[in-house]
This record gives sequence, C-alpha cells and structure tokens, in this order.
Amino acid sequence: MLCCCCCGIKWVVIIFSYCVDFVTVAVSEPDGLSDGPGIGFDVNRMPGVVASAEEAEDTAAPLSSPNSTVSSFQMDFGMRSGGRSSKRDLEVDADRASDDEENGSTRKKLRLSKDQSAFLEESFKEHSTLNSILEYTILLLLTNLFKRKLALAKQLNLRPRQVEVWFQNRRARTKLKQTEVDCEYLKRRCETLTEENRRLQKELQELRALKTSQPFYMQLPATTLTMCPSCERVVTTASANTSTTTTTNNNHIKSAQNKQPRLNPFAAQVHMQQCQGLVFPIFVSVIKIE
DNA sequence: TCCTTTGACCGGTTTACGTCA
DNA sequence: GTTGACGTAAACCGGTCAAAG
Repeated sequence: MLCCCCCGIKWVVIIFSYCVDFVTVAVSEPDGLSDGPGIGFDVNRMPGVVASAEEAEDTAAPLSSPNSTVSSFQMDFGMRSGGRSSKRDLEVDADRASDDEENGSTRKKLRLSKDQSAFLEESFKEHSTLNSILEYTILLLLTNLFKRKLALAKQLNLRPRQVEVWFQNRRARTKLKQTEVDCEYLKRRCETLTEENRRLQKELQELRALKTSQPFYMQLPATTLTMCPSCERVVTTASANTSTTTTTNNNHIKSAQNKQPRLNPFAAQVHMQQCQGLVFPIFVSVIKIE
C-alpha cells in the first residue's frame, strides 16, 4: 500500500506470480478525482514502486532488437491488468505488437549479433536449461532479478522471451545433431557386425568343407572350446589322455571352478593375474562340429 | 534460385503451487 | 490440521514456418 504524499490517493500494489514477475496495480481513488493525477499512471515509472524485473530491464536498456517496442508493451500490459492473460501471452503479444508496429503484419526476424550468440553459447554450455530444479527452488525464495533468463536478457539487451526461444531452439538442435551422430555410429557398428558375421559364416563353411574332405581328423577325439568362467579366456577341453596341451588348461579351469560360484573382486583379480601368466601353447587343434 | 541456418511460433505435456471443499 | 481435486502459471518439447544469408 502506497500513499501519494500530495493528493492522498492510495495505491494498492499487488505482487503475484512468483515474486515480482508481475505487478498489478489497483487504484483506489477518492470520488471526483478520476481525472486527477492518477490518470495516465505508469506502473513502471512510479517512484518507489519496484516493477517486475523483466519490465525494469525492458525500460532500463534500449533494446538491440529493431522490432522492440517496450512502451507499447507496457501500456498494453497496464490495460490488461484486470484480465487473466498469462505472462507468456503478454510476451507474445508484446512481440507481435512490436512486429506489427515495425512493418505491418509480417514477422520481422531478428538476427543476433556474434557477441550475443557467443554469450548465449557460453551460458548454454554451463547449463542447457534456463532454470534447473535446484535453481528454481532457490529462485522461489529470491527475486526474479537473479533469474538466469532475465540476467542474460539484461546483459544482451534482449527480451527474456528471446533468450527463452534461443535456448529452446538450441536444445532442440543439439538433440538433433546428437541423434545424427548416434545414428551414424550405429550404422557403422551394424556394418562392422555384418562384416564379422560374414567372416564367421565363411570360416564355418570352410571348416565344414574340411570335415567332409578330410574325415581322418574325425578319428581323433573331439575337442571343444571352453571358456574360463572366471576370466572368460577360451581354452580347449578334451579327454585327459589326448594331449598334454590341454592339461594346463584343464588345471586352469579347475582352479577357476574351485573358486566358483563367484569370485570376490579381490580373488578375481588375483586369478586374473595368475591366468594372464599362464601359457596356452595351442588353443584349438580340431573343432568338433555337430 | 535453391539450400541451410536460425529466430519465432504453436500446441501439447509436465511440474509446482495455491485454493477450496 | 490434513487431504485430494482442481485451476493456473511457467518451463519445456516436438514440429513447423519463414526470414536471412
């Protein structure tokens, strides 16, 4: 509640919507003073009244945007005080109004300067959103003067809405680029796996051909591949009397299996070191083909 | 003239908060 | 005093348009 020192008019200032985003002014005038000094009152010019941070910035700094018309926005805003227009609507209206004022009904596109873009880029790198949840919570306790969007807008002489749009577009296009990169990676990976699959198929075919052309090998005891349950090394297993080659490997597997079902991390590390020290002279002599 | 970049807008969703029964 | 429903506002997203280079 403010009281004019000269005429005694009482000004009721209602601040709502998260701290000082908006200021609605209700004027309580004595009868017969409707044409008095209260008419034409500009919320933003009222000494001692802290208007919204946004508006304060808009009024404080000359906008770089050629299509900015602060005054019309504020006047329009003042006339809407009884309505339920949202802040966003007001911002949009302000943009439209400024566009219309600039050149009829066509939308005039602003081009950010290099400095402005660079500044926004730096800010974007710090955080891709204008208000994190933590920031938001804290900001509820503080005034909007500290809001990132407003701070950026002020520093760049832009409207908060422009900063907001820039961040939205930047996020969308970053995501798009990342999707393209991911897609490219998956494509290459797919090609690699296809090639590997082709190679393995070919190898399998060769082995099958070998099996049919040289049945001699099949008179030998079949050998299978086994993977060490602990370190996942592939080793051969066969009958104990087939070759000395597998003896070491079997011992290795037994030692590993004795530590099963689960090696604790330390034991696993010790096993790994032991395992890596082992010598595997021959891994596969003949592969059993089912 | 065509293409790319990018500022701006729209409609919808999510989230947090305030109000009220 | 607590709780759930409801309304509101802000932030954000995906899609799109269109001006500018």
